[in-house]
Amino acid sequence: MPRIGLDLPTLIHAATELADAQGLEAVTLASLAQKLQIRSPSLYNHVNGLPDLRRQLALSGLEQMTEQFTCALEDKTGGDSVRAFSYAYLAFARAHPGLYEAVQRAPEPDDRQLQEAGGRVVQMAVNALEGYGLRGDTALHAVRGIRSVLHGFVSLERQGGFGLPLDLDVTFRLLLDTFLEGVKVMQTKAGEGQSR
Amino acid sequence: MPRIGLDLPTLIHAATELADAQGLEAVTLASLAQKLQIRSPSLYNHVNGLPDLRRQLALSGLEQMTEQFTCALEDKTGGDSVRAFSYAYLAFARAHPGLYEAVQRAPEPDDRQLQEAGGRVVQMAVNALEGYGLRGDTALHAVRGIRSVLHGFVSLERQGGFGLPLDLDVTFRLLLDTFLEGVKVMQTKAGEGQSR
DNA sequence: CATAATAACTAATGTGATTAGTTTTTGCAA
DNA sequence: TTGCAAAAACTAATCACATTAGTTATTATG
Repeated sequence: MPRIGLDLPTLIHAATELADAQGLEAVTLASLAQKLQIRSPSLYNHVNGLPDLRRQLALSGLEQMTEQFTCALEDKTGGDSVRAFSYAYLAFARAHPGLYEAVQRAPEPDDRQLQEAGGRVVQMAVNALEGYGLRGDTALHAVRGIRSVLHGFVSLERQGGFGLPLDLDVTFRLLLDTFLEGVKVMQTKAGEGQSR
Repeated sequence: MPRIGLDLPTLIHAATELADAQGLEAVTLASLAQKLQIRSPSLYNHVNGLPDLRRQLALSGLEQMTEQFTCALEDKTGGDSVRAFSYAYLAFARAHPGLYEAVQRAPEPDDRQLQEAGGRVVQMAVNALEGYGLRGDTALHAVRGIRSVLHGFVSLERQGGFGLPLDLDVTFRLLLDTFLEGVKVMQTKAGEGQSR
């Protein structure tokens, strides 16, 4: 009965590879165990079942996002920040489709740790938008906006939702520019009656 | 051995209710059979296994979208069209979260019928954007843009991605206005060197 | 009224998650 | 060094779900 010396990071790493290569669906205790050359019940020594494995994947994904984005935002100011953030977001989703998927499917509103990890990423988006001089609720709406834009694009791209043979990088750049132009205009208009 | 008289539409209807109420994950042959008061193998008389059931759900979802959007676009012209389309999109996703999910997870690039049904919906978005006088590739990028915006918002809203107690309808309106303002500006700028 | 198609069924198999209980290694303290 | 406790792996067993094969009864149609 040889002992592998498996630990949680190794396990998550293997699961990440599976997810990124074959989609989150393909990450089962059975497939992961096979990849790690152990029997699936042995995984319970490291992880509390499949839901917990997915949760760990989501956490790991959020941490990696934070790290990547922090790196990408170094030395960026003003309008550069949003673009740097956005391209880093796109790059992450492309490099880690499975991990990105894991992050999306972890809504558990009562999971403190997960909420905080997600909050850190959102906060980076908030900061990145600061150069636009938005205030109060407008700023919050804008963050929701950029999140929608980024997630929407990334998500449609990943699932092959864009059929046409038209350069996706161009679409992304235009989309981002369009949204940011709109933000500028809207900001100018601000102060009128936009409640309810 | 009583015969229920089940048919495909009834079956899809029941599956839709399950999906909308408990999420697409909850639609299993077992749960559907239970809801319909039959044994799960009996479902194979109407549907070719779980993948086929999901496919039928996606098709049904796309048809309903087409119908709803057609209805919403009646009598709309110019700039009104995009907004009408967008609000109809939002309304559908809110009313049928499970069906919306089913539509998203049906990428099969070799499924002609599914591609066509999806194409019809995309075509409606193309038409809705026509009032903006976009030409050629720019128009295609714009359609990808509005799709990203709509899907991104709807998707984040559905999974509770927006934590704050800030009115989601307002966010949606602002997001849409912002993007469309951006489109106007970008359209004005068009004609310069934006290839690659 | 007879029969063919159909819609339901039961039985059985396979895969994956999970639990219980066992064995062996390993780390640490006497 | 020896011995023990915790941990990491295991086997065996159960449960849920999907799927297939083969059976039976109903319905529709000639």
